[in-house]
Amino acid sequence: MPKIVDHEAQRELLLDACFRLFAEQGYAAATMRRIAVAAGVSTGTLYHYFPDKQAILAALLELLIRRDTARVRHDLPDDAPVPVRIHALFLFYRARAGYLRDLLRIAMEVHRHEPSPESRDQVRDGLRQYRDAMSDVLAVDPLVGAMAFSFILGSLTQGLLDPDAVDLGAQEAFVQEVWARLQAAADG
Amino acid sequence: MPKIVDHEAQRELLLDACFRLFAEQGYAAATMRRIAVAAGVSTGTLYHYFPDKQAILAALLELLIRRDTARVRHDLPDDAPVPVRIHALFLFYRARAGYLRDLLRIAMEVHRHEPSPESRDQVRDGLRQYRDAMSDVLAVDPLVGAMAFSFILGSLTQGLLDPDAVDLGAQEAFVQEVWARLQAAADG
Amino acid sequence: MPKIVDHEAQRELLLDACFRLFAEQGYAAATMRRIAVAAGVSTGTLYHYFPDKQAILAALLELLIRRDTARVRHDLPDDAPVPVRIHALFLFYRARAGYLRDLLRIAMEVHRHEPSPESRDQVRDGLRQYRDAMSDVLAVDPLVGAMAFSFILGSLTQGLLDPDAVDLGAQEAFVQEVWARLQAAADG
Amino acid sequence: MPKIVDHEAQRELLLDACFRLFAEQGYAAATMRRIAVAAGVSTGTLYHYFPDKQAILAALLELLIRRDTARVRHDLPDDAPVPVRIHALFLFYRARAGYLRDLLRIAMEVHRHEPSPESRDQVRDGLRQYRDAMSDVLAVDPLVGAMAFSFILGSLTQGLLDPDAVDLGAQEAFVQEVWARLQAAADG
DNA sequence: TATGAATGAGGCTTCATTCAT
DNA sequence: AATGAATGAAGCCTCATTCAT
Repeated sequence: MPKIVDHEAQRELLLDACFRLFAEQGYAAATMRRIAVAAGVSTGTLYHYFPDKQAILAALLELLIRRDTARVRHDLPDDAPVPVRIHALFLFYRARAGYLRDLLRIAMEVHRHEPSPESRDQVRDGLRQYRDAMSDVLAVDPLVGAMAFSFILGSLTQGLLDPDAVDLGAQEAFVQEVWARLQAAADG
Repeated sequence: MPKIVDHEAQRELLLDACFRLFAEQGYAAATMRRIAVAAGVSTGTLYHYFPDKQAILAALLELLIRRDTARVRHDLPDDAPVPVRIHALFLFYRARAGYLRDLLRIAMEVHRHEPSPESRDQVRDGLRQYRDAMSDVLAVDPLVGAMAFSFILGSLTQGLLDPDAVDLGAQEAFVQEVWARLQAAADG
Repeated sequence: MPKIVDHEAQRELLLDACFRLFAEQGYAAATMRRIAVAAGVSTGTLYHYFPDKQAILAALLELLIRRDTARVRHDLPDDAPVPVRIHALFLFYRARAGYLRDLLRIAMEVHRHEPSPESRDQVRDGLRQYRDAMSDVLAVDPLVGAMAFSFILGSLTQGLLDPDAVDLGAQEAFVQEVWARLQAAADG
Repeated sequence: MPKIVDHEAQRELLLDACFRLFAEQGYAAATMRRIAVAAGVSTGTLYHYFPDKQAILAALLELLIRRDTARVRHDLPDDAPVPVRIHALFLFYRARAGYLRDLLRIAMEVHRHEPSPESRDQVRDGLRQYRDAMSDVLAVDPLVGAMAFSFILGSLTQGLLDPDAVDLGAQEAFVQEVWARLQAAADG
């Protein structure tokens, strides 16, 4: 007489607890016991839902990427004047900076600790999806998209290592001004 | 009279071996035993030179930062037309991209695994020294310096997670062209 | 449903094995591996029941003190002529001399090796409970109780370091005679 | 051209440093490195004077026992009325209580950690010398001497484990009174 | 399904001792 | 005689994983 549980829903609940834990303490520091405690289950139960620790990570990344890419394209306007799009991008970024930093941190850690090709491919593909979404939203060619993405990524990294270093408001103003000047020059 | 060993020089030799190991496998995966093997000594000897594993890391970061900041300012021209400086910066970056990625990777990992305030402060201070050196070399104000630094940092991060994503040649061409256009607009 | 184990009972079984080992080889010589072997479990299991080695010691002392103080008051008569009580005390002591020596030895070692205030307080409190029990049994004031206790303690110590030195039969005879003479003098 | 050093004198200097260290931290906690630092020499030098750590302990015990037994008989009167002798004994004890506790502590630790027959015999013989000296000073038969010695030993032990428990002044008063009463009864 | 007891390899660290200088 | 660098076995503890219930 198995207890009736929605297996998928339970997996997502466990993964949410994992994300909070990984974000706070890192994947390496999150022992199976700690995960179990954080999720309110026993260690044995974790192994009912995931074959091992690495699988938790893979499932978590998959879940996050699936959720995020849907949201990115939904939240960002895909046709509008460029300054509006730039503003939307910065808005999106500022609203999620904390989450995005956590995500980047986890991605970096995975790349380190789980050097299986599958894990690395998963991280790389997730990264590309973000990058492509950004290129689409900005409606720029891949080179500029990659550069803008580098800038965002570096901004997250810098904010991670030196929390006071990044002033997004000033940065947006600067970008907008460069754009305006380039437009003026092209038009003039 | 004691066995003749230059304590400082020996420390640096050990740290060099550590850097290679950390870069390859990560700090967490570098066990004291592996470090000892890589350095060609016994584990006990490591503890003759460093009180614990964390101290090795701290000493390594200090050594690298000391070496690097001296080199950055030495290698990059501090008075020259802007396009020349931009080119010099990209040259510097391209020549050391592998090393810089390793360094960033270690810095991120430290930030995760050694959440002692000292470790974090050390990473943050090292980051700032790089950023300041870059601002000086480009002779730009701190805001633009921070943005350029974010771009470099993100480029490294992206190259780390997705090795084929970054084409530094094309990126330099793009930056040079933006600069040229802005100059033309300002002059015109 | 979990594997059925009575956590408390299992702890006591482990502690009993520890006492035997500590008594034989000393606390310092009792490595976690040896303890595990003696108890018939793995080292990991020890850490399932106790957070660290010191905690094993603390739990052991607590268990012994709890058991003993109950037994002391139970085994010794609390109203009877003084010579009877003296005899009962010596009987109690002789029957348990080996155990008491082991206990004292462990207590001394703890005091040395675990100089945390908690450990020392625990030892001191255990000592006081024994002393108070003895004062009660002999029905003497605290000063005489402390002196009698010192005598017993020293007898144990001497027996520990020089096993042939102590003849409890002769000692009891001597004490009884002193008591008789003092009584006779007081009555006469 | 060996440096001119009085080998014996240097040994004693080293042993004095050892005693201080053993008394403070215990024999087990006194690593060869710590001993070397406390004595102001290198670890290598220790091995010039003693073949190994255990030999240090043996030499220390031997030195202390040699010094002490000379001193005990010298400081205590060997003919005088009994109350005077009792008083002298308590004086002696009170003046050296700290030292005697340290000594006892070390003796107990040796007995535990160095269960070689030689070490144990050495401790036992030292103990006997103290006991015999006490019997002589009190001019009592061996049984009473052993009991008095047990009392002193237990008093030291109790003072070690529970520093506030022992009031030597009150104890001496009590002993003197018991003696006086016994005398009165015998004389009357 | 769910629990948590049990495992044992492996991590960091300590330390008595040896030996080149 | 003296130094301190070097060794490596062994200590305590952690943790992913398995399995009886």
